[in-house]
Amino acid sequence: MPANILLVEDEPAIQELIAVNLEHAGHHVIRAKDAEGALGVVRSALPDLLLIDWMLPGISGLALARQLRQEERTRQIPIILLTARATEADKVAGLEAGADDYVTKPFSPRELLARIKAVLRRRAPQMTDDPVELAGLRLDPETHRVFGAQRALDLGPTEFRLLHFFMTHAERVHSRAQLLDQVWGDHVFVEERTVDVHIRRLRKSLEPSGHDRLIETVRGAGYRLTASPA
Amino acid sequence: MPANILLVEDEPAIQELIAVNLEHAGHHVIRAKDAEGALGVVRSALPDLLLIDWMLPGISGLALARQLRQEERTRQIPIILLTARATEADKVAGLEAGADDYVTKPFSPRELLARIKAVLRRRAPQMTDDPVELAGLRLDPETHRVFGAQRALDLGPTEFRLLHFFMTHAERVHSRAQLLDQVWGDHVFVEERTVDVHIRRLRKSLEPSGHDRLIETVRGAGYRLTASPA
DNA sequence: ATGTTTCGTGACGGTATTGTTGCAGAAGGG
DNA sequence: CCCTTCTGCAACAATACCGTCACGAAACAT
Repeated sequence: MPANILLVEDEPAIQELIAVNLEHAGHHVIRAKDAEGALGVVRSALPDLLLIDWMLPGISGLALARQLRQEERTRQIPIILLTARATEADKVAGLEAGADDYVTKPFSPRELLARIKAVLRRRAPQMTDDPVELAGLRLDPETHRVFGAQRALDLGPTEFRLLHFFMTHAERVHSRAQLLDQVWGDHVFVEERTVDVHIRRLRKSLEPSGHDRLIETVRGAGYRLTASPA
Repeated sequence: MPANILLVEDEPAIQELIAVNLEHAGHHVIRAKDAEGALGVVRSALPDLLLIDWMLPGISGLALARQLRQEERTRQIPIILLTARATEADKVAGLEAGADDYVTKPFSPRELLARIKAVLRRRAPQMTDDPVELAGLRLDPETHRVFGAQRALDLGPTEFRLLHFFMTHAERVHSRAQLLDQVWGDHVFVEERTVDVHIRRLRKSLEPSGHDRLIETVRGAGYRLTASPA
């Protein structure tokens, strides 16, 4: 996947070296030797990726990245910082400025190309803030969190719904019939004992997380989730 | 926390005994001697909790509970049943009728007050829609809607996540690589063409809902969801 | 028009998830 | 203490879902 790459590097030798490597890999390289030049290029043609040296005469690469991140047109463009020293503080500063990745000098061409490829793959467009509606169903960014929770706890769909129901109806005893209605659905034909098995599976899935003994069984009645097990 | 309690008990001596105890604890007690009387009281003023004797002349306490559960206004009100003998069958019947707890006669005033306090406390989370926390994960009633949406549209997990991503990133073209990162996960190893198949499946699942042509393909680039198909 | 790339789509095997069943153990009732 | 009922649990079969591939259609470049 060839891409238009804007390379911002003040040292001619290094600039040439990098540019040749990138072009050899099929990319198209636009060159700039300082922040002002880079901004000029960006104004006329938006590149697919920005490769910015940290140390630049005048405006630093870091400041350039920060500035590009504040403009609407350039906000989406991935940025890779080239830096000689990559201390933890530098990494944090780079990320805070909006960079997507950093490459520490000296670096092999292979590594640089790998980073470029990764960044181009990874970057996701900014999420729309407004909730979207479809078929009378409103979906907002919070939804991601839900599925995140499910995967984080490594629960099957039914187990997760079961747990969620217990958490939103804690401290109460629910009969198997009630659980089937609420978790499975009102109109499903399932054996009541099936609930037992899923309770078992949920308990087992919850053990490694240290949340043991959360769900207690009430003989003859059903199950209950207690926040503070006696 | 003082509460308005409706006591339904036909035997005057027991009724008085209980009422005095409750009032001594700070509660306000309304009395009824049968189901008809109780329903009359409920119509005029909704109590915070119902204390119903199982054995009542005419309509039984169990039938009364069941009836109260079917009416929208009284559905949320906690019910405690007073019963002489609590066999397994009785417990099940009580739960199915919608009772929140049982107190078996004879009982100590302390026990009754404890149960009342517990029931009032348990009911709170459900009514206030409070989010619950577990393992650092916050789950709120929103979650139900999400899974509801998934089941309403009859989508598989991946299809739903794919659709959700498109909806929250509408009007933008997403490459297959980006979709893999965002919908599947950053570190999964799957063929890019797999996206095609899931797009296909999602489209097919969306057809019956009349939401056709939602996802358009951009040749050489990827896919895009357009709110207003041309 | 022709060749090349890209996409749609059906089919297939692999894996995960689900619902059911049977049996052993636990809990209560008498 | 014995007997009945209920629950824990493992194994099983059915199903749903997923990723991959192959082939044809469509779009594009020359």
